[in-house]
Amino acid sequence: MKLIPSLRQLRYLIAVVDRRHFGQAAEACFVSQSTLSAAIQELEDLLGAPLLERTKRSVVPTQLGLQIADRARDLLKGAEDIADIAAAAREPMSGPLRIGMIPTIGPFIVPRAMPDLRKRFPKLKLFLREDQTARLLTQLGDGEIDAALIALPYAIGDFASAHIARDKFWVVFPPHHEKAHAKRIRASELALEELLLLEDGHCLRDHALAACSLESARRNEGFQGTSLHTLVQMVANGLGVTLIPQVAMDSGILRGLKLPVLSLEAETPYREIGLVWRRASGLSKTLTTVAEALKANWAH
Amino acid sequence: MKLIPSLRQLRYLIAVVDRRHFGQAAEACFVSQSTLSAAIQELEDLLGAPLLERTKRSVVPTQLGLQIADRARDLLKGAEDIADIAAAAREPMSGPLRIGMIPTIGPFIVPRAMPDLRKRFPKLKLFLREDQTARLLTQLGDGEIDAALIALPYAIGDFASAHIARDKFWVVFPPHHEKAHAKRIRASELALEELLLLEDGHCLRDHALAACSLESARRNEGFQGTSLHTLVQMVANGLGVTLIPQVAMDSGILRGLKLPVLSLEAETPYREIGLVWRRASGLSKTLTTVAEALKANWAH
DNA sequence: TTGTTTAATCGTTTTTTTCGATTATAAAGA
DNA sequence: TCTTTATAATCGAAAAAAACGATTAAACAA
Repeated sequence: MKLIPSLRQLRYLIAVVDRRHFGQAAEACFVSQSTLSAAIQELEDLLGAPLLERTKRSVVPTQLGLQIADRARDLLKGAEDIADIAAAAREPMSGPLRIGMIPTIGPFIVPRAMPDLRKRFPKLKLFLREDQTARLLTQLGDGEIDAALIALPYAIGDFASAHIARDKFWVVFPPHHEKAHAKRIRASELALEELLLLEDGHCLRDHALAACSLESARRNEGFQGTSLHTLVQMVANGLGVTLIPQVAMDSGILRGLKLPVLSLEAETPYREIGLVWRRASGLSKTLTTVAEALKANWAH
Repeated sequence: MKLIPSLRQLRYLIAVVDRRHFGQAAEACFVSQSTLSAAIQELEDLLGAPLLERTKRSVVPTQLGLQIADRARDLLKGAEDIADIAAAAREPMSGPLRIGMIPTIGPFIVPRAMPDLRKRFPKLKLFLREDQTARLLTQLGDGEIDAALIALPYAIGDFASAHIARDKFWVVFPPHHEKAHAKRIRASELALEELLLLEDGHCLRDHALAACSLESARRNEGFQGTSLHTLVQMVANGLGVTLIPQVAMDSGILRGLKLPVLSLEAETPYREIGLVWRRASGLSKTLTTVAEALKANWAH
């Protein structure tokens, strides 16, 4: 029978590769330095090749060591997934669930959906965080979060996903804007110069530009907002027009402001909202249910 | 820190799920029945849920048990891959390599390429087997073979692949056939009634039909060959015409037979030959090199 | 009823894992 | 140069985990 490394050995290897230090790695693994040292040597013996280059002063992983640590991370994740699956089967809709959301969705949907989620799944401990799509997907891949609520289309790679809602764009004008009293407005009528958008990195920026069939080429255009609330304030001050998604409108982002609003006419005047997670996640069942709950809570 | 199952426990679980019998599973794992029994219980305790339903007389995996065993298989494979990577790094192009091939390639390319492979990579122990594409891919997924040499297009799923060669089709006629003396022949001129093909399941059959833009609908057409050699014999006996791939021609499949041969004119008068393997395989480097060697040995 | 098959259980032995203390070595500081 | 500090390897002992063989308990078959 084939001799294979143990998860214990691999866990220790990862710790050293991450920290480049036996002592600290040992501490992180809650074992003594000698234990860890021995285990790594054991692993090197088993594999018949050096994984770490040690000079008395420092540790550097070999090419092979890095490569193997990478795979080992996947293995550990897989083992944790198994534990998750069992936990979920034992008691679905319970335990900690870490969900990342993009800033153009999170603040608007959370207050609306949370009460219902808490009521229906009281044992679910939701940990929420906000970040941009690209970083959320990295965190998802790394296992730092269990799922991400993002806007599509986006190249999400090999994740599983559930569709939540279609989120329409509205055009918000400053008071007394010339076009504000039309019945409707076509994307092509929006002058690029006066269109205020979020700063680079926010997917809403790209989706809005796509809806208007515009290239994101020109960068240094005067102002970029850092949040939808900022954008709205800028519009209220007459600096230009902007696109606001339905979900933000529903949450009363314009409350107190008398700003004219028009439906956007374009080929794709909306973005899709979806929940994504690792295919192998073990929490798939839970996440599917959460996605359904979010969907049910989407409409006002 | 999160408690995770050990590979040892998972290996035992898989053995029981596969055999539905503790005693036999223990034997397969080279441990005593009590050891295995204890390990499974340990695992169930850890996961907090039953994985097997035991009545005194029989063992049946629970839904959860099956699900977890499936994942566990992937984990074990991953651990073996790590060992493979290390072995390959220690000494690339060495050790056992199990390659499956389809019967319309294997017998023709092996005698031609083997001498060179043996000479260039003397430490590589090649284990070859022949089977049809669908089964080879199953075996590949199960880890029973390390790579498969097959003909494309074929829905190979999520495997890595390397292109080896384009394998042209030739039309082989019986002696004195009316069309045998044309300069060339179009696919549309081949009467379906007289076209002899391999029996169902061989991908060459489908590729040949595709080359002729024909549906494989009609099944019970008189004769189907069980190998290219059989087909050629049938043609020699005047039963019809057939398509033979270049690789078989190069190996002298028509040797001794005075059969007229014409180049096939069609939109895609060839199939592609490729080597496929599991993305995560650990032998990727070795296999890429083997693929290159096969490519170099393809031309006569 | 009796015998057989099968998995669980128990006490013991063996192996693996871990620990703490010590050593050896390189780098930094006096 | 000599000393101090930081670091990983090494060693022997202790603890924990894994494996074993024998036995038991239950289900089924004869």
